[in-house]
Amino acid sequence: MGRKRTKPDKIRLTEVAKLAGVSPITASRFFRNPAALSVGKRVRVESAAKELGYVPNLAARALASQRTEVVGVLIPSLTNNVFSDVLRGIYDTLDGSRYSIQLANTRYSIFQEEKLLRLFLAQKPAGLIVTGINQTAESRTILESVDCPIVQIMEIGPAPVDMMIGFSHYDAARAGISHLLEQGYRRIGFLGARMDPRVQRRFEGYQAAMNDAALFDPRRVVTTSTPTSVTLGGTLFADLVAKAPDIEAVFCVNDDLALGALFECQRRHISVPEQMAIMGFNDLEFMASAVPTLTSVRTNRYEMGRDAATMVIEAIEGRRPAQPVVDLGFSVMKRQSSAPRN
Amino acid sequence: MGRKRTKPDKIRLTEVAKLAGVSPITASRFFRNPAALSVGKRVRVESAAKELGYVPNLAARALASQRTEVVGVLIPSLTNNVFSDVLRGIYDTLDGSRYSIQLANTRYSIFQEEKLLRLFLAQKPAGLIVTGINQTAESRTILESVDCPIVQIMEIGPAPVDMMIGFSHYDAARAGISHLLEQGYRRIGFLGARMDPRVQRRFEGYQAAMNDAALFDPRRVVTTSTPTSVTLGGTLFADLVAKAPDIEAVFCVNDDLALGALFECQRRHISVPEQMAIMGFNDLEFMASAVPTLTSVRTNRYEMGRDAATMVIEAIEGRRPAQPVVDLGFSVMKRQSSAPRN
DNA sequence: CAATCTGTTGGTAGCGCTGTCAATATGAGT
DNA sequence: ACTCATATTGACAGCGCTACCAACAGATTG
Repeated sequence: MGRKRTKPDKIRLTEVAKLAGVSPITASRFFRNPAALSVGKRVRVESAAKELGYVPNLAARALASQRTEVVGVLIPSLTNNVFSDVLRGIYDTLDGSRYSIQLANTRYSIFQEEKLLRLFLAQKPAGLIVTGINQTAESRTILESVDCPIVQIMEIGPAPVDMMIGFSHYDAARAGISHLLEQGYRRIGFLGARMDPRVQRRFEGYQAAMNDAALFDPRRVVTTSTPTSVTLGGTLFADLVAKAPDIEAVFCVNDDLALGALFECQRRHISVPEQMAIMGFNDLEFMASAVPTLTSVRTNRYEMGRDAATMVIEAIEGRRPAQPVVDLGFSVMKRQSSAPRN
Repeated sequence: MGRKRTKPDKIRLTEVAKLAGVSPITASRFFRNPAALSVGKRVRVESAAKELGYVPNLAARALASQRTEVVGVLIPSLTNNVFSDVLRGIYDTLDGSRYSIQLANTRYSIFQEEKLLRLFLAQKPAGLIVTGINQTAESRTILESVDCPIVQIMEIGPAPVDMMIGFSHYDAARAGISHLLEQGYRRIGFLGARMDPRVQRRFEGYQAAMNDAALFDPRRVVTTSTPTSVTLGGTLFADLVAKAPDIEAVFCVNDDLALGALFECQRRHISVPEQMAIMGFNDLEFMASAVPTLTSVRTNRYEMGRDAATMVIEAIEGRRPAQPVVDLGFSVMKRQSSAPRN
């Protein structure tokens, strides 16, 4: 025969129901939808649960109801400040709700992403937040077959799987370059690290803006697949200056690189912005604090996380957003490091 | 009567077993402990599972086996770089294992921590990683009653709940101050933000070292409960200089503050280290890259996460570590910003 | 007064998997 | 040939909860 019966000291819903003098199913309803109970029973179940210290068994709940209250979140990096801001937005929103978060880290690999997506499937998530729009064909198929709301974050593009919230990295980079051009800079270099799809699109924005002004020159582009860091910013800047000594300004695909470039300028006694303008991307907190203050393209990362989480919750609960694709935009934060060229 | 029968197109273990020509329980064993099967059945089940695209139902597994393969992780902040390094260590280790991670964010609140701990209970985690040694009495009781391995990270102290990995913030700060004293600095200020328990202990280390040298002066201490930032470093430094204009060196409880202090010095044309020595804490990547390079107390954050994860896994699988409390130490990274005082 | 409706409650069965133990097959030892 | 140990497999029941439907009370309606 089967296993031994449950130890009698374990607190199950049955125990709560017994103490409250109701049927188990009524006790169950207290947790799912208290409004459906009469006031008397509601109070009785509540106090019984408290008295016994009842803790619901989530596995049983998930098995019986065929769904969970877990929102899966897939991001490419835990180290990058950009994602920690997004995550904070997600956690701040979801922590106040009934949903919990399952976070996984793709390490910028779409294959890792595919693997993790499969893993999520086994959990029957209530919703999914995934980074970016470059999934493998296989991942895309999985996402389309999953029966839950999905929000793609960080960028927007054609053909959302479901919902989407982000901004155009192409336009943002382009706007940054336009600013530098307006300030009078012409020989503008490009510093790129990691070169993930979004950075790639920032490069395209840079290239387009420079081409439009008939100023694009590939010798002024320095990129690497290495993960970004402040130190790397210094190294790349040194490479750039070596390749193109006549450079007047540098657009960095993120703020760490920009800070590294600033330090390298200080090391070489190149004055910023007199001899070299610097522009970053994301507008991390320190940019406004550096000396000189550093120009950057601000992205709304916290808001992205917050709104993505709100969108999933709403969609889970049946309230589809009027607008499934949300453009959060960006803004060029003009600071000392891109002062008008004399 | 009960609900409708399962749709026949759903792939359950039963379907796999049927296709493989074995009993469901044998198919189950294939996933739990393939070595227990004969080679023939093993191959048959494996190919059947692949053919049908079987995805196990984790909720059912958890309910039947009364355990999960989830490791709960409680950290106080997602934004702080310090924790992202620790997290990376944890994810790198656990991603390669059968265990998955449930991450929750206490926002530096021990009451939030208590709440989240209760939430974790409902999941019957296989292991737990919690930050620090300052839990509420209630949390402590919960932790002690939970039937799974627990690792406390970030610091070490007396009376571990189970296992512990970290270092002494007191000793680390003390060692930092000793270095400044050795370099000839006497009027050493203290900049502190957030003032969580670990920062508090760094302050105590500072105070003790200064007292030992008969140099402690409360006017040289500036702290705030505000969360840390680079900008805040500048503000606090300005406060410090206002309170104690004769200051020669400043110990910052983290690297963001140190960077902010450096920027503030640049703004005021105070040369570092000639007129002002600066020291940070944690040794984030940018410290070695700043101009001048910034002295800091290096902490082994990635290793802490990695080893904590390893310890939980080992303990879950019955191999208790020989040493339940691990001191990862620290090292003072001596750089330009604390050059010997002339 | 019967018919209908709404609000509240309970009975039953089953979600998909695995722990326990029994059954059977296989090989070794006497 | 027989016993005993070991490897492999299966039957059974049940993990704790909830979906589905039925039932019933009381209110409302014609």
